[in-house]
Amino acid sequence: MRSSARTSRVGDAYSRLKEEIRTNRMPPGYQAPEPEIALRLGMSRTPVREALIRLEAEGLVELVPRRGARVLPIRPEDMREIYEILSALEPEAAAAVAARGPSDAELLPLEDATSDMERALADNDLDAWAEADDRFHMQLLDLNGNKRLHKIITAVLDQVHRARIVTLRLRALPERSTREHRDILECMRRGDAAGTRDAFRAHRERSARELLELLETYKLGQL
Amino acid sequence: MRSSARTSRVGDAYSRLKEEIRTNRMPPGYQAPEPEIALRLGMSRTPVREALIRLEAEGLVELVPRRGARVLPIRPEDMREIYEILSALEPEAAAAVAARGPSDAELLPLEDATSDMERALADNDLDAWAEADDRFHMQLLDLNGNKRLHKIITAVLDQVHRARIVTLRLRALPERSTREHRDILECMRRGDAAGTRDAFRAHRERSARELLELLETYKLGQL
DNA sequence: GAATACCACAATGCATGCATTAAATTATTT
DNA sequence: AAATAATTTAATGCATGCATTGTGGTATTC
Repeated sequence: MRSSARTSRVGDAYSRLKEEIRTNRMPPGYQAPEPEIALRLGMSRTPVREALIRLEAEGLVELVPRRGARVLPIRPEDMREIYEILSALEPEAAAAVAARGPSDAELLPLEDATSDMERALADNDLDAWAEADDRFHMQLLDLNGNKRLHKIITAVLDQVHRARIVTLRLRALPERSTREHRDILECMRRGDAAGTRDAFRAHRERSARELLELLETYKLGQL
Repeated sequence: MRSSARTSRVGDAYSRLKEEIRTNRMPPGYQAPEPEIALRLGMSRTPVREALIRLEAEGLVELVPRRGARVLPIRPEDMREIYEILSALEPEAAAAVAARGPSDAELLPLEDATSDMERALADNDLDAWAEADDRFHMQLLDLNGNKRLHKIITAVLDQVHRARIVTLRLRALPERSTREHRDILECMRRGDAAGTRDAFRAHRERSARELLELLETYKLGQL
């Protein structure tokens, strides 16, 4: 599903819209009728409509009958739901990888992502940090190999991405988070499935708490 | 997403096709071009296409460029993926419900489903048993309340449903499975989150093993 | 001025048309 | 007969047309 059919108009509309939503260029709450989007993308309504249906299925937009497509807001309630799912799935996914005793070569992408996070933190480069963080979680899904799990988690992580763009600069440097990634990686290298699971779960539960606090503190409820 | 807009053609096409797939009247591997489906449903290609896109997003069909829509097969590999997801999500969902100490009134639908399973088993009525089993899992999702989780799990359970239609009569009576549901329910009633989680996980892991064995034994690989 | 009724506008839901192009079929060559 | 080439067929991807219907704005009434 990753940036599909660049050649077809539907695929093009899909990936362009998705990217605009993911990066908050089309922010939560943004709303536009089909003809307007079609005009902007330089195509007819048909492919736009089909792309919007896909995006709706992924939970990124809502198609309101006479008002057009609306980019879904990110309410604390939504984030609670999302983190509940992540907290259940990611630790298991990581534990499964750990359990089969991955080679260092396999773990290299995770190692790279982790050290990139550490470096970005030292450089105070939050964007690089966020990119490396995303990469860590994605690489883990690749290692795990479960395609359906991959699809579910990426969809959910897209949502987290949107929220984080806003919150990333509202809080202290993510030192703890970076350390936790290192911990998880070491557990996996050791082949310690239970440890991996626990470490990952702790990581997710803490980040959920932090995010929710930020959303409340800054009243980003209606985001 | 449950049987949406019965009034619109897309909604109609969606729910009709979905039901045919779920019940294997359109069996795994079944393939048909859009015009044919449109003819059968008595509408133009447009709403059919939109419905198919939704079904594709849910992982029920695949849209092959010049060949039409194909109902996805159920390979053992797919079932492994699916049960991995279920084993991670459902136990947590149930544990969350248990943790908040649900009232008997809340648990009533689960109690009903469970006793219906027990009764159906005694009556040797496999269809009633399967229906009650489905109901148990659905009611649990309602109790849990996480809408995203609900959507994810129902989509996955639809797949399991398709496989079970085939395997239900290939094995001994599901006595063990019925007992496990009772166990899970009792843990929840007791407010025992950890026990609920463990019991549910054991249930899912056992059913995964059984299903996979059946698929192998009967060479239902290409189903 | 507020409330109601009317009207014009516009977005959607669906049908239809059409160019493109893959697949299938037939014809041709060796 | 096998392999290749030519032709036909048909499905898709997209654009467009149109009836329906909700919405906002304007006019009318009290």
